[in-house]
Formats: sequence, C-alpha cells, structure tokens
Amino acid sequence: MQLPKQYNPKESEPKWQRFWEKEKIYKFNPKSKAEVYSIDTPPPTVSGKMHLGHAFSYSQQDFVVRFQRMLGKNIFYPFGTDNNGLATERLIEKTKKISAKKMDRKEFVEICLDTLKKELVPEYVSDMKNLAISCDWDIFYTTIDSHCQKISQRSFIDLYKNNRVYKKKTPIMICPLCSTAIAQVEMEDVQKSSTLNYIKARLDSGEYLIYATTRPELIPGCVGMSINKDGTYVKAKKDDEIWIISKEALEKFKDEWSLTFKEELKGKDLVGQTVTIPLTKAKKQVTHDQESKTEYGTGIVYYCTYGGAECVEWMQRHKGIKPIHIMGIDGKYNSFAGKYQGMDSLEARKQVLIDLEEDNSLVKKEQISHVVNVHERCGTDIEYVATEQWFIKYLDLREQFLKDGAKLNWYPKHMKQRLDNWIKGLKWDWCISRQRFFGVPFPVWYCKKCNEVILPKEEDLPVDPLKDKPKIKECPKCKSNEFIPEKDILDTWATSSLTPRLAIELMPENIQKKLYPMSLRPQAHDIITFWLFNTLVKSQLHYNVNPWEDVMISGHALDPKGKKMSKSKGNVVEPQKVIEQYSADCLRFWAAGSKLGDDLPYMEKDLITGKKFITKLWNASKFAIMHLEDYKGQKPKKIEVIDRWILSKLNHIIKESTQSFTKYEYSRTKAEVENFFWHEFCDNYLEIIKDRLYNPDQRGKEQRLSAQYGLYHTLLAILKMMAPIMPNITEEIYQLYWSKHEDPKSIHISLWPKQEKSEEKAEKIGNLAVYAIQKARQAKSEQNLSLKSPLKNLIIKGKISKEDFELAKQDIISATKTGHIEYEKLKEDSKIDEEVKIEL
RNA sequence: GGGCCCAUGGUCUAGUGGCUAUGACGUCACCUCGACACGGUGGAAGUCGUGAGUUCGAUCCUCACUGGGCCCACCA
Repeated sequence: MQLPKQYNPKESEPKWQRFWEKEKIYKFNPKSKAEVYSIDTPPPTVSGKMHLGHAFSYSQQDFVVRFQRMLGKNIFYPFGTDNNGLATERLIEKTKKISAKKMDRKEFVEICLDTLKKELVPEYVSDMKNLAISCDWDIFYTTIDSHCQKISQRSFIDLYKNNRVYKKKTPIMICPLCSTAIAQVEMEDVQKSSTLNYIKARLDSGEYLIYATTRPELIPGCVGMSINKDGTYVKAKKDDEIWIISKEALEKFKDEWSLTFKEELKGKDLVGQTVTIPLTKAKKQVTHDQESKTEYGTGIVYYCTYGGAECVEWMQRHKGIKPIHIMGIDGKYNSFAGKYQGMDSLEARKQVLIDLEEDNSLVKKEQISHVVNVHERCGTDIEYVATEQWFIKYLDLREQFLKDGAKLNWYPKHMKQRLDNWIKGLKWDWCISRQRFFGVPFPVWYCKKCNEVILPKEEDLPVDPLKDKPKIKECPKCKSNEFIPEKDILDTWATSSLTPRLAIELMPENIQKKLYPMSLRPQAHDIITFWLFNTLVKSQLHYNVNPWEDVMISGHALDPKGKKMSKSKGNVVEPQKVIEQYSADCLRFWAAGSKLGDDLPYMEKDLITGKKFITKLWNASKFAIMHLEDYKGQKPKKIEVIDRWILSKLNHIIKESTQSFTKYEYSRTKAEVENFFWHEFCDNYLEIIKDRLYNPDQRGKEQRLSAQYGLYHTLLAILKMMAPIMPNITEEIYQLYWSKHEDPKSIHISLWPKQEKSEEKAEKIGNLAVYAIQKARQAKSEQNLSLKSPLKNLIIKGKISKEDFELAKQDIISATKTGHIEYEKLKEDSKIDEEVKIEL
C-alpha cells in the first residue's frame, strides 16, 4: 500500500469529526447494559469564542472520558452552555449596542435568546468540536432554555416548601453608577488613596471620643460607636478638653496633637456611655466589638448603614441596633440623610468634611492607601444598601457539608482543602436573587393585599410572573384576587448548581436512576467555592446524596511567562489559531503535559514537540503498515525473543498507564507511552526487526511473521493508549490499516489494551541485546562512523545462559553489522551484570 | 491575616528514603542506516531554593526561612 508521505491534519481532523458524528461514536446508549460513566460537564459561559483556558481543561476532561469509553463503559457525556447570567447580558448589550435598563425586559430577553441560539452557541460548539471533544452533542442544554428554567424553578419551589428559602431585608452590594445589585464575583480589588478622617464626638461626661473613618459622609446613617473592651485607652488633655483615644494612638499623635497624658482606662469602662455624634447630634451608645482594634486609627470606630461589609457584620452582631437607611439602590442619599439628601457619597463626603470643620469636630485628615472594592465593569466604589432578597438557608448545615465533601473522591486530593476552608468560613446564607433582566425568573407572585407568597404548580413550570398570571383565582389566605409578580431573577449559580439534573432530565425517567449520582465532575480550581459547593448543597438539600462520586480539578492555562492570560494584558493566546497552525491533536498534546490540577504555561515549543510526535507516529506507522500488508493476524508458532521482549515491555506500560489513567493522571500516561513509543519501539525495536522484515530469504519466513506479530500488536496498543490524547492522528492510522482487521469501526470505541503476563526472561535477553547494540552505536559514533558501518568483532558478557543468548544472536548481528560475535556467561556473583567489547 | 500549591541542568518538566537523578526544547560533534533531517547516534550542562532536624543514608520525611503562584478574608 502506498501511503501519503505526510499526514495532513487540516484535511484529516474535520474528516474524522464528520465520521464520528455520522457513525454516532460518542452517542450515549440508553439500552446498553454496560456500566454507565456519567460526566457533569461544565457548561461554559458563552461570552465569545472558546478561550485557551477552556481548551485546556476540556481537553483534560476529554482524555479521561475517552479512556473510560475505551474501558467499554456506556458514556453519558452531555454538553451545556451557561447563558443566564450577567456575562451574557453584558455581551449582548455590547455587541447589539442596546441597554437592558432602557428597554422592555421581554424584548431584551428575546434578543438575548435569539443571539445565543443563532450566533453564540453554534460558534462555541463548533470550537469544541474542532478540539475533538467527545460529548454526545444531542444531550444538550443551555441554562436559559425552558427545560432548565423549569428545573431551576422547581428547585426553588421545593426548597421553599421545605423551609429552606426565605426572604429578608438585608444589605447587599450595589454599584451606584450602574444602579444595580452586584455579586461578589463582579467585584475587583483596587488599591486607592483615600483620607482617614479623625473626628471628635462628645460623651455625656463632657469628654471627647476621637474616632477615625474613611466614610465621614455616612454620618447621618451612624448607628453606633464601638471600642474594644479589652483594649487599653487613655484620657489625654488637649487644651481645656479631655480626649479619649487608644494607648497606641496616643503614642502616634501625642506630639502632633500636643496631648498630655492624664490617665489610663480599659475599653470596658467606656461601654454603655452615650456619645453625641457631631452634625446630626444623634445620641449613640458606646459598645464593645471584637473587630475594633486599638492599633488602628484611634481604636474607636463608628458604624453606619452601611460603610462596608464590616458595618453589615457589626449590625448582625449587635441585634438590637436599627439600621438607618440613608441610600437608595441608585446610590443617592434620601430624606434620612437630612441636608445631604440627593447627593451621592462623593458629593456628601466633601460637604460633610466642610461641615465638620466648621463645627470644629474634624481633628485631622490623614492620607492613606487602602484596598477598595469596586465594580469591575465601571470602577465605581461598591456601596451597601438594604433591600429585600431571597436566601437559601444553609448555614446550619455546615458540619454536614464538610462530611459530604469528605465523601467525594478528590483528584488531586489537596483540592478538598479549598472546599473545607470555604465551608468553615461561611458567614451568610446563600443570596439567590438578582435585580437584573436576563435570567430565570422567580416563580413567585405576591398577594397584593396580604403579601402571601403564591407559587405555581410544578406542571405549569416554567413561568414568568411578569408575563404569566397565577392559575389560582384568589389568594388562599385573604381571598383577594390581585397579585403582584416578583420582578427579580434567580442568580446564575442557583441554576448552574443543578447541572447534573439539567443534563440527566433530558433522558427518560427510567434511565435517570442509572445516571445519578454522576461518576465525575470535572472543573477548574477557581470555582470550587462556587460551582462545586453550590452543586453539592443543592444535591444534598433535594436528594440527600452527593451529586457525584469523583471530582477532577484542573488548573489554568497561563501565558509563556507563567502569568494569567487577560485581554487587558494582551497576552491572550487564541486556541482557534493554535488549532489552525498546529492542529487540535497538538493543542491536546500540550494540555496533556501538565499534572492534573497544575497550571501550565503556554509554550510554543510544546506544540512543536506535539507536531514532531505526530510526524514520528505517522512515519513509524507508515513503515509498519508497509510491512504488515501481507499479515493476516496469525500468531506464529514461535515468537522470537526480541518480539517477546517488546511485548513484555509493552505490558509494563499498559499496566502503568492504565493505573495512571484510572487515577486521572493522564499526563503520566502520555509521558510513559510517548517515551516507550519513541525510544523503545522506534529507536530500538524497529531497527532490530528491520532485517527480519526485509530479508525473509536469509532470516526465515517464520521469523518475519514473528516480527509482524510484534509490530502489529505493539503499535496497535500504542495507538490505543495515545487515542484519548490525540484522537485524530490515531484514528487516521487505525483506519488506514487496523480497522480492516479489528472489529470496532473506530479506535475510540475499541477496547483499551489488556495487560498480559510479562516475560522476565525475554526481557533480560532483550535488554542485554539492546545494551550491546547501544555500545556498538556508541563506538561507531565516537569514531564519527556511520551506524551502518560494519564491526569486526563484538564480545558480549552477561548473566543469561549461552542458549538464551543464541535466541537473540541473529538480531544483534544484523543490528550492529558485526562480522563476528562472541558470548561469555558471567558468574552469578560477578559484580558487573554485563560487559561489551568492540573491535571496529 | 487564614489556608493551599510550587521551587530539580539555559528554559520547561518526571521522579524516588539508598545503585551513574527522567525526558523535552535549546546547545555541541558526528551520521543521507531501504519510516522519519519535524530524523538518528553520541557529548556537554544540575552541590534537586536556604538553614536545621529525623535517619546508617535525604532531592524525596519533619520544622523554620526565602521566593513565586492561587483561594479566602480585609480594616474603620
């Protein structure tokens, strides 16, 4: 058979993609009795094209899925996209140049759905297919479709009925500029310079507390003054006034403020006193708070509604305190802010500082630099405002979640710590409501009269309360017939935490039982605390069971210098271009180069190595197929010792790579097979058997058949073991020859090579032969001779018997081109195991 | 501040309580050997981050430190 001289991935890869699709190679078979292996595929957020990080982690999960498929399992490998969140909303606003705020929600949602369906999702899926991801593309969901909306809403109703959700007025983060609630993930840390203001507040005793704040403008919202009861404070004389600050603060400001020390006191002596806040003249209690530190500022802090997360927490610790809501969701101060009404924080700050100065209450302004949370989109400082929000109650279950997390099989193990860490640090219940436009609506109406919550029946889901009316005629409580729809939408995580159900419920009910809990959740480490945890929570709350058995956590793709890739840095590598230039197999080869969980810098040299590997595989296969043309799969009566040697070595590789792959250590499998193929198989084995293959007249027909046998089985096993990593080139070679002799119509549904017994004796003989051949090569190389130049004499000493040596003798002669060969058996107790002498 | 990971020839990386520490890229010399010059053979290159401990013996185990990365919290 005449094979093309070169392998052309540009032709080959699309050809096999079409083949796999047409032949339904990756199709889940609901009727099969084989063991099911189900994957909770991460639904990527479709905000543009597939990026390198996706290519990296989806390749890694695809390696293990392909391996499991080759173990003969029935693979349930769905694909979904996550489109219900903010990312999509923003992308559509940007690309379509529209504003959700300024238009009808219905209309906006229509545009989003349409763009997703026609443009974003198809392009993304096509990228995934080009990468040879082996999902069953017919099992497809997108988190905004009605199937997903239904499941998401059902989840909410279920939790509501089990008293696991509640609604509460509580502070949330808002962006005053965008006039909307935002989530933690939408925040960014920025180092900003700011002013720490020292302000004087009069105690009823006539003495003054000096407190420090970067948010003086919140003075109308002040709810309390706090100190640390265990801290040491001092009274100091300032002109004719007595100032109270912490001992540390006195050290700092003694000279600057011309203070004279008067007496020391404990923080607890201050607790319970009443203090008058300047400007507003409001009277507040001095209380203890564990977070008040004597070393910061003056050791005295005022708390407002709301200066930041710490104020929110303070309010929670001090139950009796009533918040004073001075700000609306637009960030503007309301009537509770008195003369500052209508201003935003920046304007108010200026005015308050002027007023404080006039009031003679401003002691000092200090320039500081601190970290501020800003909205990543517009850079505006985050504000906290109290609004009505829906929560899932789960803080009481933390202990249980820790135990559930421990029951998962973690790959790699240490990633579990991140989940534990997160669960232990949980302080809030899970806020699932968002004041946004594009997403899954809450399936809730309220009775206009008595505010009773009205829920739809499950069979009526999904509903959009803004469009749909409740099916019931009147409120079951007060008989009123007027209802108000809930306008909020569910947070994206409330839906994506249901991905196992979203996928499984695409199957008939009798199949669903086989699929849950799922076998594997593959994902990257950055969202363990969100996606992994949330999915665990929902599964436990709904079904009392973990959603999966194994979790496989992959790392990140980094730029060549080991830095994060980001558009703003301009160091982004586009996987589409890499595939175009090198092929999907090369990209996957690179992705297989990192240990599971490790980050991996993108290095062009690794792509080149992959390309060379493909070429080598192609050339070696070309050679093999050429010599296997007349081979009919028969087993020779006697297998030559060198052939038994390679088969025995192969067995070790099969054993190790199977073990590695079972533990999700695809990088080891790749490295082991790569090394075995290149150095053992090509460099040694192929060179040794060439003579037998080319010259059966001299070496014997049976001896040639033995070489063919070794060649056939070893290369086939190598191809199979590389197939999960490089599905295209291995399929190409398989189809050129092996598919005509083996049953499965694709290498990807062929069975993973089985480990057979190793032959220790054959290995010893073969190893000695290879050692002798290497010595001969070395001798020739040192003399700058060609490797085909003949040797005069080759004397080999070793511990194998003379008879055993005879078995490999002819192969050694032909591989070294020696004119004469001698063998001497070393004594068992000899210090050296082998020795080779060469005469050129 | 809490937690986790990493540190091995110029670069990236494998690995193990003990034999000359893996491989790739690069580099140097040679070789057109009937698959492959995107190749082959051979060579040079590493005190396995620093310090201490456990041990007969540590690159591997323990502790501390230094540097890099990640996650979480974050200071009025």
